[in-house]
Amino acid sequence: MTFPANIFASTNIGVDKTNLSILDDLNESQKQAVQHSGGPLLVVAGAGSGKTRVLTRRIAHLIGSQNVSPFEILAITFTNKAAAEMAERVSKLVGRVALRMWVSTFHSACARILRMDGSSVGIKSGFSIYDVSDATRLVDYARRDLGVDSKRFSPKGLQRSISNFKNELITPGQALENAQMDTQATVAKIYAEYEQRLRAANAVDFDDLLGKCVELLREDDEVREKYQNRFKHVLVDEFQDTNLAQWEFVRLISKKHNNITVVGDADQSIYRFRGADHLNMQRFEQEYEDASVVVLNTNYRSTENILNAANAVISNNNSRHKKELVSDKGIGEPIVVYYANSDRSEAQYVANTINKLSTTQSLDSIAVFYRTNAQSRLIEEQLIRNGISYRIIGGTKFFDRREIKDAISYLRVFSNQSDEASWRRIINEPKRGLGDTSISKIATFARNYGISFRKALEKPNEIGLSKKASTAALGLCSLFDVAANGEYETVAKVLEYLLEASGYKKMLEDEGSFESQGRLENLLELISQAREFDIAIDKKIEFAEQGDSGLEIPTFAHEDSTIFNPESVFDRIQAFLEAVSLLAESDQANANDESVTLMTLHSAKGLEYSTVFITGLEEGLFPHERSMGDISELEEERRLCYVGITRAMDRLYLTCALSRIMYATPDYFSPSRFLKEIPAELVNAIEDKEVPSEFMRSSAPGTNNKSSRYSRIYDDFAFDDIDPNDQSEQGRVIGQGKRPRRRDFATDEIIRSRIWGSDSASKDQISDVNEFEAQPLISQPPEPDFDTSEFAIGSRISHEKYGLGTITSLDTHKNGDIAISVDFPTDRTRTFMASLNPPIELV
DNA sequence: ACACTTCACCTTTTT
DNA sequence: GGTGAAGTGT
Repeated sequence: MTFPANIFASTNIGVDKTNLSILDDLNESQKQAVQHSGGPLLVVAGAGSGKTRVLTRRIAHLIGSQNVSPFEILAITFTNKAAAEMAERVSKLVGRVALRMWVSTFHSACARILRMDGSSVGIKSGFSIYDVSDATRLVDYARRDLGVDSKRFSPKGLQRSISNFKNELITPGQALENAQMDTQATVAKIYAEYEQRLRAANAVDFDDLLGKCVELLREDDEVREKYQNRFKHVLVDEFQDTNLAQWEFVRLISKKHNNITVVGDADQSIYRFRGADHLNMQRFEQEYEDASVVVLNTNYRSTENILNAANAVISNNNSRHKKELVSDKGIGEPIVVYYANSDRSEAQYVANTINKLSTTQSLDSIAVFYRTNAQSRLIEEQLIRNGISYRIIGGTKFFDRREIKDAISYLRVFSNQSDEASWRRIINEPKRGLGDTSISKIATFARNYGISFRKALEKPNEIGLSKKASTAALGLCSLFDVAANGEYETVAKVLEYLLEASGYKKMLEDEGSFESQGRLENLLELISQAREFDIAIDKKIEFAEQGDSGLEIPTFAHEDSTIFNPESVFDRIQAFLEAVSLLAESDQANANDESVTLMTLHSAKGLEYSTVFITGLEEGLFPHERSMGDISELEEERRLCYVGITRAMDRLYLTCALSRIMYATPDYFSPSRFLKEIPAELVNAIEDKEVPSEFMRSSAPGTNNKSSRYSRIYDDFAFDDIDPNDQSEQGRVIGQGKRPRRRDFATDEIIRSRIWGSDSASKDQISDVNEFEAQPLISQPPEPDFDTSEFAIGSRISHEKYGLGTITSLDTHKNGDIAISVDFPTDRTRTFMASLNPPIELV
């Protein structure tokens, strides 16, 4: 079991002000950006072009040369880790005062503002912050109580829709007004109900942090004035990943002084699913006509080979301003592309290669990336087998574990008595005889009388609970009363008491299973993290009295300590909960021992490693199946690939596997189009030596009856000529799934030849860099036989999944592919590529 | 109310 | 392959 590196072990940052001059080691463009005197500034910063350096130096420059107070600067970064790093780097230039500045993520900054000033938009200071799973649960309660069918409106789908509304700053009322169909109206009603419940629970979700903050800045003149006056300079990193709410927040808060610097790279925009819109880069120029623009296009990170590969891949995106990075390093080694037979042999190759590399370079300088978290498991296994230590970023998150969520809920209930969702989580955990019936009664009572869940819990007799339930309810109340009696002064002490006195710990101990043992260990880990947090706060107090602080405590800067009383255990717990909620995946990236880093491509943004492995480069996985039908989503996948490649400084390995186990069922893939987009002369291609492994054939039949794109690719390639009625041994259909699983009886050789090309080139030929193109291992996906000749703008069509729609545009791309955009009244406008044979028919 | 089962769905990606 | 919802039996 891997625990996250301790997130609260406050890095005792070396804050010696070095003799570094602010303008040392900068090129002309960088200097220009750093010295920009004021007004709007857009820095278009390619990968590895010294973006962070520019931002850091600019802040230092403002403080050192422009007489700007550190407290008049608001700097927004993408993760808490990036924020801490930036504060540290600034502190090296201007001293410790930098550590008390507002350098934070959007979400942290907004949470802070809402804590202090949220009351006028209905947010009370003690609010709980719900993560996506909390929010989804609450949305589902709202759906259920409105009597809406969960089959047609899935909790996740609803949560996503609501989240999208919030990202676009659309209120429930507006959503209802805009609704054109019943389904949309239903979603809007659930949205309204969900909002009401959030407010009743004094809780906000992630999107609210921004949305409510924008509402506050828009509507409360006094508050707006306060922040606009205060922040004379606003700087935003990763601007290409801002959504409308974030953009609006930035615009509002910087409006008075208009000294706004944004830094970004449209080619690295990878958060569209979260509402990010890289066009915000262009909009910035339109909105601020007097904006200065600085372009940083010298890459100081990667070798020419790596950079050329990245440039080649990204140039396939059509909706893009052409720009090319120039490398400052030599040519470097060729990129290695490894074609594995299976996901297992892919993982073996990665582990073996790391083993070899580790004799000449530190494991810290090596990273392995993948598209989805689920891919990490096999790689982990092989690394363990090879005795290579690793750390994993994200994945099954520590704070997502059930026991941790329960413990957090105990704390939430302690600090926010109205938090119904958290009450529900812990009220019968451990079992107290307060089952579903009792819970419903309590919740209904609370709602009817407009009182908090806790207040209702105190009145079991009025509610009419059974005797056993009544006793349990009163017992629970007194548990929290005792916890709050002043005897327990720190987060750790309260937490320990609650877990002990509630019987939660005992419940796990009594269970005595291997699993419950693990859960107990996790709880101990949480308590120790709480302890670290307490220590950090206490140290902070000490330093603060000396007028200085070397420690970074999440959220509560000394400057604004009026809202945070370290003597109050309530405030401490609230701070702890907030730090935990807003923790980013990539915030855990530090570990002490030397090890390889594993993470998703998304988490990799902003980082760099000497050696990078990108695994799972297969059609359907990367680009992901879910993005393959929509051109703009496909382009986002390509940007993700670009981000991955440009993380590598010296060596880049790309791997793809012929077969891969998905949902415990083997499936077959063809190599990713991204591999083909890399010029052959940059590549050294290697093919798996091993005989295809047995397990691919012998694996137990599952019930994967999903008609996936992979299956289709697979079917098209391998089995057009296999008769499903063939009763011979070769053709016998095995497996009892609803759909015969034809893949089970085919030999790997058939599959291999059909998917990868019929006369698979010999290993030697493939390894020859120059012959790679001449001997393509990879056969193209099905030739586009999709006929668009009768399509015209305005044609009415019918789509298998989205129903009737109207063609709004037809674009022929430079590769000959045709993009068909269709407006669906029941859905958004979608774009389909003819080469992908979309299920569209003229009507 | 709870313990035990079977079943569907799942995986993009994250503040 | 793992999880949470829903169903079944005490």
